[in-house]
Amino acid sequence: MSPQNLRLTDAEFAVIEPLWEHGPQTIRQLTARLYPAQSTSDYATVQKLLERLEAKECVERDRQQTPHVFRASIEREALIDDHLQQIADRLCEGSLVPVLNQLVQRVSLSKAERSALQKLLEQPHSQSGASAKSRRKRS
Amino acid sequence: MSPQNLRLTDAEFAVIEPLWEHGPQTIRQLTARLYPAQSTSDYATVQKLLERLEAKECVERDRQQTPHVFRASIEREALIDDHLQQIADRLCEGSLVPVLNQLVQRVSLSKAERSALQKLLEQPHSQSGASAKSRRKRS
DNA sequence: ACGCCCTCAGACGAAATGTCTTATCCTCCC
DNA sequence: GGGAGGATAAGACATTTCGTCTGAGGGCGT
Repeated sequence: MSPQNLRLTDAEFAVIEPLWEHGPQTIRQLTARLYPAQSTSDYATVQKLLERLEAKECVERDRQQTPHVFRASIEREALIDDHLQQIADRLCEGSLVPVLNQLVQRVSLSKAERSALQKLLEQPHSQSGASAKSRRKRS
Repeated sequence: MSPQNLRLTDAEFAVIEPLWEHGPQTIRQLTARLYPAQSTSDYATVQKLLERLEAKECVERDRQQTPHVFRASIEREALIDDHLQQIADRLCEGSLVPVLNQLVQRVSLSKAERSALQKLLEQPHSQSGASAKSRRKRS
């Protein structure tokens, strides 16, 4: 169900970010945030980027209201998941386990963060078998 | 020191992968692996991709020998790091901590993997202060 | 009626991407 | 010596992506 192989451009990220941060908005509101000058072509740029995000099913628009109101149709966390899986697919034969190991070695955690993480690990929300891979199923 | 914001294309990944997997190789060896047909243009394609990887400083060539021998000049792990940081930069204000939390929740670990990970967490290879972010310094 | 804001369609140049061609060179071997 | 085979180097090529921008048309309030 979750998306697959999404590739957003930098400009697209810049547009979806305020949708996550501040909720559904119109093109004009987004333009005001992103391009303080708010020229006509700035407005059109945001419009085009939203159109492309819509095509990628990352954004939905409510066409009932006018001006249309846009909301992110993918959660920030789902996009993180998708990107993590992309790393796994390209660099670790699809397995997230090496990605996790790499990340744990690399990040430096505060004591609080570390113990929170350990707690998470103790809760066996899923205890997979002996499989070392935990590959993802993609539709 | 480690790279920054590397973006390899799918074809480039396909070329660097056997360099990681099987060590330094010539264009012909790589072409044989990737394009069994090994047409002249296939050879040239691999050549061009290596040239671009060299420009991105992901691959080095030994020009002493002929044919030139290519080796990956970036470790697989470093590339994972780089991509993880890119996720953090775009989706988590640069912090790897949310990325880690997301990954831990998402991946399913075997008992062995889980305990190995817990051991890693206990080793305080770095005990950062109270900082909740652990941002990366980029040159 | 006019202006303003909106939507929609599409043009535009620059860059990226994967493929392929050509020219030139080196070296081995008959 | 001269040709064949394989290597490097340079760049052409079509297609797609990316960010930006223009213009046509519709609806609505004053």
